[in-house]
Amino acid sequence: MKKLTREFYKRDTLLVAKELLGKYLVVDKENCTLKGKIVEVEAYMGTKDKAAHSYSGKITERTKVMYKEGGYAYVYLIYGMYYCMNVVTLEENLPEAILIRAIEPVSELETMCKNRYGKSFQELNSYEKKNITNGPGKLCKAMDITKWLNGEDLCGDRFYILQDENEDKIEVISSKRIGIDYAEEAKDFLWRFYIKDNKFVSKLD
DNA sequence: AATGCGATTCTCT
DNA sequence: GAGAATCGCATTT
Repeated sequence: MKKLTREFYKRDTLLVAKELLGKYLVVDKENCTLKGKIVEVEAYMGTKDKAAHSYSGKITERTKVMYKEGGYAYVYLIYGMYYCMNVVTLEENLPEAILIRAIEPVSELETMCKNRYGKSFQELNSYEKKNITNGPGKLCKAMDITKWLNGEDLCGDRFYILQDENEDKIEVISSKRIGIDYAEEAKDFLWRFYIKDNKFVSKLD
C-alpha cells in the first residue's frame, strides 16, 4: 500500500473526490493504527458553492484551513458534539475540500467500537453494528478524529490515505449532497459520490 | 454581551 | 418522522 502524494490532492476536486473512493483512511496512534476504506464522499466547491463554508471567499478562524494547498485535513465541530473530516484539494487560496461521509472498517474494529459505544463488537446490538462508521460524525468518533487533527498534513505520518495497488474497479454513484437544504440551487448538484452497493454508505437515494 | 444556528446523530413514536 | 442534545462560530446589539 502506497501513501497518496501531494500531487494527488492538488487536482480537480470532483476528480479527486471520485478517486478517493476505495482508498484507505489511516489514523496512526501510539498503540494502534486505525484504518477504514472510504466508501462515500461529498465535494465542496469553494467560493461559488453556497453549501461550502468557504462560500463567497469568507476566511475565518474555522475555515482558514480550507485555503491551504491540497493534502491537508479540515476537521470541524458540528452541532456542538460531532466532528466532520475533510480533505483539502487544489492550490493554496482555492478553498475546495472533500467531506468523508462514510468508511468501511478495515483495521482496529474493536477500537472503533470502543470509541463509538464504549463496548466491544460482540456486545453491540444489530442496530449499533450497522452504525459504527456510516456517517461523517460517526466515523470521526470511531477513528478518534478531533480538532487536534485539524490542519494536519495528510502527507505526514499520523494521518494519511493509502492506495491499494491491486484495487478492484469501483462503480461510482453520483447523487445530491445531504443536509444542505439552505444552499438554494447548489443543493441539487450531484456532488456526493459513493461506492455502488456498499453496505456502509450512510444513506441510500 | 447576546443571539441564532449548523456539511449530525440518537431516541423515541 | 419529529425533537433534543450541545457548543463554537458568525453575526447582531
